[in-house]
Amino acid sequence: MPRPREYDRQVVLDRASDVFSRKGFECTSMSDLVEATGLNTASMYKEFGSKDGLFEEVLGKYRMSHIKELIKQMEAKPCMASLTSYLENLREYARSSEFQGCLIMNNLAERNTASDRTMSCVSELCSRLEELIEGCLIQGQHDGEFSKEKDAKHTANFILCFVHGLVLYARMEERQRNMPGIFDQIFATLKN
Amino acid sequence: MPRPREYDRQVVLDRASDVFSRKGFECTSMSDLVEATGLNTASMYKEFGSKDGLFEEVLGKYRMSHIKELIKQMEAKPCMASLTSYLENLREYARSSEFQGCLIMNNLAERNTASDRTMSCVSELCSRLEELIEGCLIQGQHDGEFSKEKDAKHTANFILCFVHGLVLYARMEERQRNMPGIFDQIFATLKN
DNA sequence: CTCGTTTTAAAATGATCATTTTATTACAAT
DNA sequence: ATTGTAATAAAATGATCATTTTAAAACGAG
Repeated sequence: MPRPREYDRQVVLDRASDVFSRKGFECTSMSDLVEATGLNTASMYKEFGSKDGLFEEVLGKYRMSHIKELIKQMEAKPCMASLTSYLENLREYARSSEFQGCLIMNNLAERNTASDRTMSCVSELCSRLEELIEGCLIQGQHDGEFSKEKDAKHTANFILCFVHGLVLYARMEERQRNMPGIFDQIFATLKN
Repeated sequence: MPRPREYDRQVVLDRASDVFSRKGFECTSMSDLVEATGLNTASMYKEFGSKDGLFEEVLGKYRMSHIKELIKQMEAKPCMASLTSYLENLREYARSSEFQGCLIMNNLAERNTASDRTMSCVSELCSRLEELIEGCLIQGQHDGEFSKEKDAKHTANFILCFVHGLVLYARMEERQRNMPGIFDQIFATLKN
């Protein structure tokens, strides 16, 4: 009997995700979200409770969406090939003109984080990625594709740190051209 | 004949720098600055014009203050030893509990930057650092301390990217313990 | 048709913040 | 002491924003 809603929850989340990715949490106002999603303020609050709530949901559903497949691959088949293809894809993405980091990294970079919950969510995702990378390296050592002389844990820490760096590095003009050369270095550290 | 000011400009800049470093530009309110510096709002505006103006001045005078000496060393004597001691100091700093990035990197990480002027100031400083690093590497190649097989420019890009990464990486709990292992990796890439 | 429910549309609230203004105070030169 | 100048202190302004409220509109079930 109620009036049917005019919006599609998934579409709203998609569009909100776009805006948050592009502008970050703090710089995205509810007005921006209202404009981008098409639904009105009241419905926004009825549906998601608050700006924080909306962001948390976006973060939960769209975590690292553009590299989701690659993460899955590292999960399903931890090995050097999976890690390499993750990094290769990241290189292509970072080189593209529309690269503006991702929801996760940009949220980490902001000082004003949505909530403690989102912060620990970000932190967990990073830890998880770090573990996946380490898993790939350890398997690589078993397969004889990554030197046993090297410390898998330290190398994984290093790679994650490097991935964080990309976001800030690419934020400056003209830096995206340097991506191939930069990635050559990280690939070199993975060579025997 | 006027009433003498009760504040010391240098002290004010020092304290403002502290607050900005700790909280970032956006999260630092004029109230925070008034509280931290001890002088009042009106004097603040008379002296610096605006929050942006104050920040710009802080950025100009205190650029990378904690590593200023090391930057100078790389400038005065570009060589592998200078680069190494820069990185070693950065490692110790990043490992310390009070590490919260620096004014430059944190400003780069924020989406809400003070002004276009500060943004290009940050960008210039980073380019400058990158050039210094490259200079050290090139000298290292002349001195036979860094392989001529390697690309000095790419390596410098890589190191800067890595340095950016440190700021975000260390923003998560417990990560600072990993610094020694992480730096081992970067030192390894500098070995022949 | 009409009632109940829920969405919309739009204005209102209340908080925070940068910035300005007003009024007062302190000091030094006359 | 008086006066001029500039520094203070504190309240006011105006903007932006998240969030709430109020009122109008849409639709389905009875």
